[in-house]
Amino acid sequence: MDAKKRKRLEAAGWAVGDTAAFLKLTPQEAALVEMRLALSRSLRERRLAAGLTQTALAKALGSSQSRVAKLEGGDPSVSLELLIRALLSVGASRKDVAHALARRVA
Amino acid sequence: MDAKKRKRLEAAGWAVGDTAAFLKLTPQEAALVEMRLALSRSLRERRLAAGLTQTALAKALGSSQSRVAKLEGGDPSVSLELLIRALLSVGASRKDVAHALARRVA
DNA sequence: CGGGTATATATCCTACTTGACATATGTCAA
DNA sequence: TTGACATATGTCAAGTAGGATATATACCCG
Repeated sequence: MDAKKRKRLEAAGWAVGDTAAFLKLTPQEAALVEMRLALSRSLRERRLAAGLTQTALAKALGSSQSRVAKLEGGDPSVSLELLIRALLSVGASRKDVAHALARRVA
Repeated sequence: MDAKKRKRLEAAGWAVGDTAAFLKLTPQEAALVEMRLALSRSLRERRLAAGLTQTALAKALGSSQSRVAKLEGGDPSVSLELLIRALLSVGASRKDVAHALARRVA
């Protein structure tokens, strides 16, 4: 039941700044947030590099433009699952995803 | 709406053998399955190495023993999200997760 | 044999994620 | 300005992953 609290915290307002210290996040919560952020950024970069619009990516992913915007915007309502699927959709390999995941973000 | 089909396929029976060729999976679908598998294995290893029972891990994760069993068993109903949270719960760092994610599995 | 512990599997109900849609903002060009 | 295109944001119904719980199987030891 601690995941609930986490969701709550995240929902509040993380998009800004250095996530860890600002809110009182456990290292694990922080890691999760950082991963999301790192994947979001990689997604946007890869999409742009591929010359795709959000709409085009959405279609390839079987999703909608609005959700792609949320993916890239780091919206708390998106899961790592979808983020990763999106990366695969823009041509990332498993290794690429792993690399993106570990990427420095702060 | 292609994700649906994927779910369907996965639900059928992948746990066995070399995933990719057996069912007709797209490279992306295969990558996803491999990632899940790789993370599952790392999770089990780390848990055992830490001398934890599924129940203990479940408590630390804020989940239940049954779900941990599914996480480790590669049940199609578990998300990468939870898998990653579980890894963090057994002390994995972001880098560790990335490494586990890319890990060879076949 | 019986009890204890660890894990696997099944079912239920809730809460979350998701796709779809509507709309807002912004940019560029005719 | 107007229209076309790209992206951001909000809402919501529907499907699904999640936690809880119960039960099954397996192992070990007394």
